[in-house]
Amino acid sequence: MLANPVSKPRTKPPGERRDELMTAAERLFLEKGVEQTTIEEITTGAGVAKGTFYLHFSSKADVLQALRSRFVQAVLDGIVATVGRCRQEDWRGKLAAWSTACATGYLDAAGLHHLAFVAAPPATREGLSRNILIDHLSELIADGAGEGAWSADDPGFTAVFLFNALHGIVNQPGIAETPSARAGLLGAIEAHFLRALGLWSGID
Amino acid sequence: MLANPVSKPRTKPPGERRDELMTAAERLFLEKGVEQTTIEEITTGAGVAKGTFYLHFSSKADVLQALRSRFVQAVLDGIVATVGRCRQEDWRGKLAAWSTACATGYLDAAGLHHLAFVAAPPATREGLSRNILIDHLSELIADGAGEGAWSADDPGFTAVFLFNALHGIVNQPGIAETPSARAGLLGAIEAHFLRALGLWSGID
Amino acid sequence: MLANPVSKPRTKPPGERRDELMTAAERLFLEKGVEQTTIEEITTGAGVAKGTFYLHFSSKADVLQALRSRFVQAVLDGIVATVGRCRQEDWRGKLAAWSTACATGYLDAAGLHHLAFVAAPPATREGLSRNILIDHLSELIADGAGEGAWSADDPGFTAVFLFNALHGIVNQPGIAETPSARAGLLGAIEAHFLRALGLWSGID
Amino acid sequence: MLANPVSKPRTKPPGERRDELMTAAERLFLEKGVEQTTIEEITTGAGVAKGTFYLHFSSKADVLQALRSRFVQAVLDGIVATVGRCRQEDWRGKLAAWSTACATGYLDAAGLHHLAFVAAPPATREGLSRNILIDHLSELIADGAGEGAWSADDPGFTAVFLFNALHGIVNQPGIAETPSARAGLLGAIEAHFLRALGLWSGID
DNA sequence: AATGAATGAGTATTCATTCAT
DNA sequence: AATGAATGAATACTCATTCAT
Repeated sequence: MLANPVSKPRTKPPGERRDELMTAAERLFLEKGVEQTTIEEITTGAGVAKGTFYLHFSSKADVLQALRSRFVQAVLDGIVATVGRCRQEDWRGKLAAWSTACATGYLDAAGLHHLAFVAAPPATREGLSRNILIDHLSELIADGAGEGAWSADDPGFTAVFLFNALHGIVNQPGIAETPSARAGLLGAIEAHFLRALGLWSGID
Repeated sequence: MLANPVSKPRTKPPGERRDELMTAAERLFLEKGVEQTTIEEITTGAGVAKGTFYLHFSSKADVLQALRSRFVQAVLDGIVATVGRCRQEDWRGKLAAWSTACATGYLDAAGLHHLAFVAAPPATREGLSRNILIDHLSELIADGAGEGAWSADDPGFTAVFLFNALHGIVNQPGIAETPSARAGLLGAIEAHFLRALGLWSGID
Repeated sequence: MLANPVSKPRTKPPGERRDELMTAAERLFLEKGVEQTTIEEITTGAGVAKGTFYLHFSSKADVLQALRSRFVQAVLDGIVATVGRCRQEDWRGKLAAWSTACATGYLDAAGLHHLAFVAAPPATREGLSRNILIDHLSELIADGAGEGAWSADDPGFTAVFLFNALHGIVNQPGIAETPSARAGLLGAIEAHFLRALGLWSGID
Repeated sequence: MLANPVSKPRTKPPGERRDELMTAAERLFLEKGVEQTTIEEITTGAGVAKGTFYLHFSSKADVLQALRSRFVQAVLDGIVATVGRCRQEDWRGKLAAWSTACATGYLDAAGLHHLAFVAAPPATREGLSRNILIDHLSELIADGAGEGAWSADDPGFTAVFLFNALHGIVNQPGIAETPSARAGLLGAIEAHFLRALGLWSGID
C-alpha cells in the first residue's frame, strides 16, 4: 500500500530533525526554563516521538550545549563580518566594530544569551572566561598592540575583562528596548572599550 | 532535677539555628554541589531533624538565596571598611580600594561565589545587574564625578560594566592561586578600573 | 506586675476551650474538608497554641467524633421535643413529626451532616445502621406496632430503611433551597414514611 | 534469537494493563484499606513498575473512581438483565426484580461497595443522589406510573428515597450472612419497595 | 530512522504528635 | 493550663532513559 502522500515523511535527513529539536528546545527553554522543560515536551514540540530525541542528543545538557555553540557561532560570524569591513590598519575602528557587533548579536538574542550563559551555565567554570568570542577579542587586542595601535600588557586579561563587562551590560533585562536606547548603549559600550585600551573615546 | 548541663538545649534562638543550617548547607553545597545535596544531609550536618529545616527555610533555593545575601553582604562590609580608610578627598584611592577590596572578597570565597552566582545562579536576571555592590560602586562613581575627580556620563552603566568585568576576571578558575599572581591580578584590575574612569593607571 | 486587663485570660474553663476548638474545627472542616484541615489551623482558628489541642482531643478523628455526637444529639433533641408535643395516642402524628423533625434538623445543618456521615464517615460501618436516631425511630415503630397503630414485622429493618432513605433525600445538594421547596420536600418525606408503615398518606 | 515465548510480552494493550492495575488495587484496598495501600504495592501486585501506574491513572483517587464506576456498572448490568426477563406489562414484577437484583449486586460485592461508597466515598455529594442506578430506577418508576401500574408524584424523589433506603440496608455489616437471612432480607426490601409505590406487598 | 510503553531511582515536603519550659 | 520549637515517619510522583518492535 502506498504511503499517504499527504502525511509528512516519517524519516528526514538527520540534520533537519536535529535542527527541529534544537529549535523546539530553544523555544521551550526560553518560555519555561531549562529545568522545567521535559524531553517529552521537546519531542512533542518537534513533532516526533520521545525516543527520537536520543537519536540526536545524549541528554538535555547536550542540546543546551548545542544551542550555546549555535548562538556563539552566530555572534562570532556577525563580528567577523563587521570587523572585516574595516580597513586593515584601522585598529581603532576594528575594536569599535567588535564591541558593537558583539553587543548587537547579544541584544538580538537576549533571552537565549541569558539562558546559555547565566540561567543554565555550562558545567565548567570556563563559560565566561574561555570561549571563541573571548579568543577572538584577545587576538584582536594582541594584534593591535603588535601594530602599535595601543598598548596591552595582557591581552587575555583585557579580553576577559571587556567581554564580561559587555556581557553584564547587555544582560540587564529591559535594556535597549527602544532604538534610541540601543544606540546610546552601543555608543557607551564602544566608548568604554576604547578607553580600556587607552584610546580616547572620540567624545571630547 | 536540673537539666543536664552537658546536653545542648533542645531549643535555640531562631537566628542561631538558622545560621547553623546555612553553614551546614554551605559546606555541603561546596563539597558536592547544590543538586547533589539533600535537605536531609543539611539537617544532619546541622544536628537537627529534617522538619526543622522547614521551620527556617522554605526550600533549597531559599537557603541558597540566604547564602548569596550573606556572601554579598560580607563582601560589601569588606569594601566599606577598606574604602573608609581612604582620605575623604582621595577619590582615585577610593576607586582603587573598591576594586581591590571587591576582588579580594571574591577571591577569598571563590568557591562560594562561584556556587552562588555561577553554578547555581539566582532565578532572575537581576543578580549581576542589580545588587548592593553595584549600587555601592555606582554611588562612589557618581560622588567622585560630583567632586570633579573624574567624569562619568552614566555612573550606573559604568558600575555595571566594571562590576561584571571584575566578576568575570575573578571567576576564572585557577586564577590568583599564588600570592604573586593575586597581586598582579589586583593590580591589573585596579588599572582597568582607573582607566575606565579616564584616570591614568600610574603604571607607564 | 498585673496582667494586662485588656488581654483575654490565658486559661479558660476546659469546656469552653473545647467548644471553641470544636467550633473552629467545624468551620474549617466545612470550608476546606477534613483531610485538608491541619491541627494547627484549628488551633489558630481557636486562638490557642498547637499543643493545647492535645489537652482536649487525642486526634483529628476525635474532634470529628465529637462533632458528630454534638450534631446527632442536637437533631435527636429536636425530634424528641417535636414528637413529645403529639398526643399520646396519635401514632400517625408522631411518625409524621419524627420524619419532619429529623429532616429539618438535617437540612438546617446540611453541610455538617454531610461531613459527619458521608465525606468523613466513622471508621466502623455502624454509622448509618446504628445510631441514636435509628434507635429512637425503631423504638417508635415498635411502640406504634404494639399499640396496633400499624404493623411492622421488623421495626429495626424499617427504621434503618427509612432513616437511610431520609438521609439520602436531604443529602442531595441544593435541595430545599427555597421555603416552598423545603415544604414540599418535608411533605413528600412524611408521605413516604406513612406509606412505609401502611398508612395512607392522606393525599388522595 | 526469537523472543522467549515464556516471558510475558513487555507491552500490553492499554485496556489490559489498566484492568490488571484496577484488580490489584481492588484486592489491596479491600485487604488493607485505601489509605494503607501505597501505589507501589498496587504496581507490584500488578507486576509492573511504579511509573506504569501513572500511565493509566493520575492518582489513587483516580483508580478508586474507576473501581466505583466498574462496580456500579456491574450492578446495573445485573439489574437490566433481571428486569428484562419480566413480561412487558408486569410492572410489579419489574419493580420487585429491580430491588432484588440491586440488593443482590450489592450484597455480592459487599466489601467493594462499602469501600467505594462508605469508607472512601467520592469527594462530591453526588454519589448517592445521582448515579446511573438511581436514574434507571427513576425511569422504571416513571414508566410504570405512565402505564397506570402505580401513581408516583415525583419519580426522582422516590428513586433517591428507595435507593438510599436499600443502600443503607445492605450496608449493614454482617447482614445476610446466611442464605436464609439473605432471602428474608431480599423479601423485606421487595415488600418495602412495593409498599412505597402503594402496591400491597402480597405478604399479608 | 522512528516509535512510545515501560522502567525505577530518587527526595522534597507535610504535619500529627511530643515535651521541656 | 498553655506554649511552640522540635521531631521524623511516611510516600506520592516525575521524568530521563531504554529497548523491543
